[in-house]
Amino acid sequence: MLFPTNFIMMENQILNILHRSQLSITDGRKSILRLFLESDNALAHHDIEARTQVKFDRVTVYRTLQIFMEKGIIHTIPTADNSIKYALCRDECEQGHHHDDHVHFVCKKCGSTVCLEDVHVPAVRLPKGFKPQQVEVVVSGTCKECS
Amino acid sequence: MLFPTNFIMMENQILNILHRSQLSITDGRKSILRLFLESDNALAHHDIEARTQVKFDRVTVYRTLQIFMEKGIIHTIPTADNSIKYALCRDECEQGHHHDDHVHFVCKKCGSTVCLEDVHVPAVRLPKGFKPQQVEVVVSGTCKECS
DNA sequence: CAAACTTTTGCAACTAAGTTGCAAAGATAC
DNA sequence: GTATCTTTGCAACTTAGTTGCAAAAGTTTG
Repeated sequence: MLFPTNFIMMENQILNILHRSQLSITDGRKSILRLFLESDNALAHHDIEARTQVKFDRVTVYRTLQIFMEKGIIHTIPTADNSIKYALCRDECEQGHHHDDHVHFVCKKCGSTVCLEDVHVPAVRLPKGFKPQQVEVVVSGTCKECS
Repeated sequence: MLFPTNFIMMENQILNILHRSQLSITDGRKSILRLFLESDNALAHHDIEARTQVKFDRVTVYRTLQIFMEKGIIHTIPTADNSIKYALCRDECEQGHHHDDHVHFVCKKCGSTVCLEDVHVPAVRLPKGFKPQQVEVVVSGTCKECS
């Protein structure tokens, strides 16, 4: 359980993030954002639906994730099994396009997905004619806890 | 249109692949495999359903893709928009686990996805405790034709 | 090449995922 | 506190993916 001071700090952080993204403050947005701030792992849509204290409609969760994406609050992590996960952007991402140049790790045992913020994506040399805009690196294996 | 000799060569190749994978020869498998051999790009499930001359049931396409995966005939390419694409394995992949250590490219203009067989995935240094088994690199941008 | 056997296919029915329009409820501004 | 604008939940829908089963293929054997 969080100490009162930590709790208040997180609530302030939530309001800050929503405010600077010019989003109105609603229970749904606060709850979902809190979930991301409390979790080390990336979250799938159904994680979010399942873990919020108050139940929100699926549509609300979809729309909230969508607008968080647009505002650069979260980013997606593609995984090999076709399940998209979402994670907080640590650095400020500009509206629309992100600078998540870090590597993602998916644990094959426990299924957790994390951002390795300190591991930057390596440079990739492409054949002539291909113009890269974004490089996604997803490493899968066993994580710290599972090995 | 293909010349007769090329056509015969491809039909032989199809039979070879199916035979060495110990799969029985059926119209569905031949058609889907032909589609992969004829195409430079990776194919999504609905591409396959749409492009086969004879229409096959969705279930048949799912099951064919699944068994081709198991036999190491094709591999999946994860993309950021949650749409899995499938592409032929060039080198022989052993049953179950693949050696597709090449980079994939997704064009944001035309949507085509290709294997860059000659671009190998770079080594990634992970923090202590993480044990990598597989590294997926997906580069998106504009492809040869679109730039 | 035909009977016996095995595998694959298509259908039906189902669950899960994702989208859209709209009226009601909630948030913000004045 | 009221007016205005935004967000939410509901209903209804489309698309994606799965499972069981009988019919139709493919394969094997004599």
